Amino acid sequence: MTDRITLKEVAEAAGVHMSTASRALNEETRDVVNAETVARVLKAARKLGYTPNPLARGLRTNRTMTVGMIIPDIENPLFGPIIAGAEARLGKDGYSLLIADADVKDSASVARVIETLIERRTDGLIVATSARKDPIVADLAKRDIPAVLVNRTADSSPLPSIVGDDHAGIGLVVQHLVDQGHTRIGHVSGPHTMSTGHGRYQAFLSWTQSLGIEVDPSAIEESEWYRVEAGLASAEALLKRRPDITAIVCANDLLAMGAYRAVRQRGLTVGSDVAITGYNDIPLLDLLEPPLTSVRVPYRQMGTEAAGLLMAMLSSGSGQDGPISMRLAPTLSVRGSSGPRA
Amino acid sequence: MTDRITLKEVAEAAGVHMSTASRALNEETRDVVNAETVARVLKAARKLGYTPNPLARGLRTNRTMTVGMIIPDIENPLFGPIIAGAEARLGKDGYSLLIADADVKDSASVARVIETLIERRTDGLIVATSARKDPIVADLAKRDIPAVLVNRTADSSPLPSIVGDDHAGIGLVVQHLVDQGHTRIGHVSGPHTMSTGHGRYQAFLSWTQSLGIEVDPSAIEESEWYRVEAGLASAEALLKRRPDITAIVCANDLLAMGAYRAVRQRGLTVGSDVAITGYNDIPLLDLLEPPLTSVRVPYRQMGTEAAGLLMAMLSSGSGQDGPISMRLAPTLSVRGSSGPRA
DNA sequence: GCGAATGATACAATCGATTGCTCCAGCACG
DNA sequence: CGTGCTGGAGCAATCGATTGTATCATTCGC
Repeated sequence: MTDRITLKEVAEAAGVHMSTASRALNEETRDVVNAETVARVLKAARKLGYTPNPLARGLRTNRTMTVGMIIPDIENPLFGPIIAGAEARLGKDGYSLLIADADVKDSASVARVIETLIERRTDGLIVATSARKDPIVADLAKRDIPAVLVNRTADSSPLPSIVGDDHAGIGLVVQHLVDQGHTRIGHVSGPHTMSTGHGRYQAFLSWTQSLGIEVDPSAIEESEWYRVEAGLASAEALLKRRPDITAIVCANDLLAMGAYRAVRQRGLTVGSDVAITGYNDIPLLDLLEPPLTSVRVPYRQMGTEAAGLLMAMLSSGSGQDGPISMRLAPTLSVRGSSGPRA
Repeated sequence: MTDRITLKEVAEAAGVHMSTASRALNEETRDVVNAETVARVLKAARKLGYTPNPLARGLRTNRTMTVGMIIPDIENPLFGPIIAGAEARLGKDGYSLLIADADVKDSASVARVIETLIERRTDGLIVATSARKDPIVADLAKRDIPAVLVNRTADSSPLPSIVGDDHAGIGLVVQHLVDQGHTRIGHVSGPHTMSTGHGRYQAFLSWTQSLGIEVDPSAIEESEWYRVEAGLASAEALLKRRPDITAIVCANDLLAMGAYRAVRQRGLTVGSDVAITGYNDIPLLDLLEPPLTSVRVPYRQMGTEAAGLLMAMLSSGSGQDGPISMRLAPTLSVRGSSGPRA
């Protein structure tokens, strides 16, 4: 490993004491040093290629310029954009991202991973685990650890959070279907134990009601899990019970995939006989036949905002006026799967 | 932030000197200390909830227990499993992963990101950028920085690397198609400026030849980029020139998607009239109609192996006998898109 | 029974940067 | 001309752990 230049060497090269060099190099304290001396130090530092040792600095200042991010299941492509957004934002302030993925299903694993991050003295945390309520959040808040939640509900959370606005997203979908002339609309919801499943279900009820669409319980089917097979089963049950339905709002793209199959199994055509919509707008599903209409959530922006919020917390001494929560507005990607009512 | 227990406090609680406590806590040096004292120290440490300050330790030992990973375009779902695999392996040895994504197209950005990681004193690097040859690799080697390449060619690289065995992968595909009775097989290759594009093209030539399949240049079309549109254009051109072809080997799943469209545009059916195969086996494409036959690359394992190799380098003082390179064997996911010859 | 070997622990330097404090020169003011 | 500021720079403690060396009490060998 290349031998690094230390502050002392820079100081010697500039003919000053370490402490003076340190102050000259540091934006904040630069003004207590003579301008000419500052110039000399800066020049020496540049010439020698000096880069401060973050460990030494961190040891003294108790800041690592590192932020930890806890991801449940990093293989889920959803998190790519969130990470990218956060990383870009953090880089601006000179922070780096320590990634740790935890097993969502195992709450102890999540706790362990968080502990590791804290032991490493990360300055703050971005938590993307998705369980609807777990004690970890409360624990972080109690320990006064700067943390931001991302992509999970804020209800009664003591921590600030950044989430997509599911209510608005479902609104876009329902509105669009109504515009297409649909009046008998069904819903394949996600599991109600998850914040997204529950929230989108509520939003569906709320929007259909306010738009004057009649929805009774027979038009709604709850899936056990966000998987294609579950979507297939739910959509099948739904269509069997309510063959008059002309449009299905799915809580998630995978469920929508299942719905495609269910519609086809009944010998109907997706898009013309039955309109289907998804949620998340994951890549490649626009390649399907017909391409899937879906709600696009600004995941990258979620990452950016979460990081930005954390930066703000860190620079203002963590104590916000109270937990801030942001809901980011989604957009609708209209494609062939949501044609007009036949 | 919670106030942390220091070594000194542990030492006091155990009634020994700091240095003794340090030795007792450290596996390596534990045998110098009286067994009974070790027990006392350990008990005190546990009771107080002592965790060593990694910064102080790193400052002294010059190791951060952190590995940096450079990813081009983290939004590419390909990298999720690689990251997950690496992280899991590193965690075993107490290392953490610092993620940085760089703009592939901007070589200066890559260099800058790497520099940041080095400045942070990461103990080693895992480099996943994919340009076929760039000076950065040589630079890392020259600077004696422990680094492993992942998912990119090793040809003449001075650094160890872990890649998928594209030659074997294409072999699986060609063999399978031949088994299905196909004899007139075309290839939509990736750009030859990229290692994967070039390598798979070469592999295709090699395997068809050794299996006695006649392939002349008219059966091959190079795509400009790994995108659906490019695949569509290439496959179109290919089918127009060689309408007798009954199977198309695509260098990548996205190109295969384009080929689906091209086949359909000619009024033919994918799977029965023309077999199509992809590469990478990205999730969800098994949902297509017909589901895509594709080569599954063990990305997670690539991450694991890369991390393992790096760990080995770090513990053995970096100097390997020479750069090791591993090629991981892919498998074939046979699905409906590659039916028997009509 | 005395010097040497040994085992166990304490002392203190060290890693590299930050920062409170001290020191000093130069200048203004009375 | 002495006192008091003040800007600028040096001194040294400090962060928390690691580690080379010194110290001390035993025990062993002869």
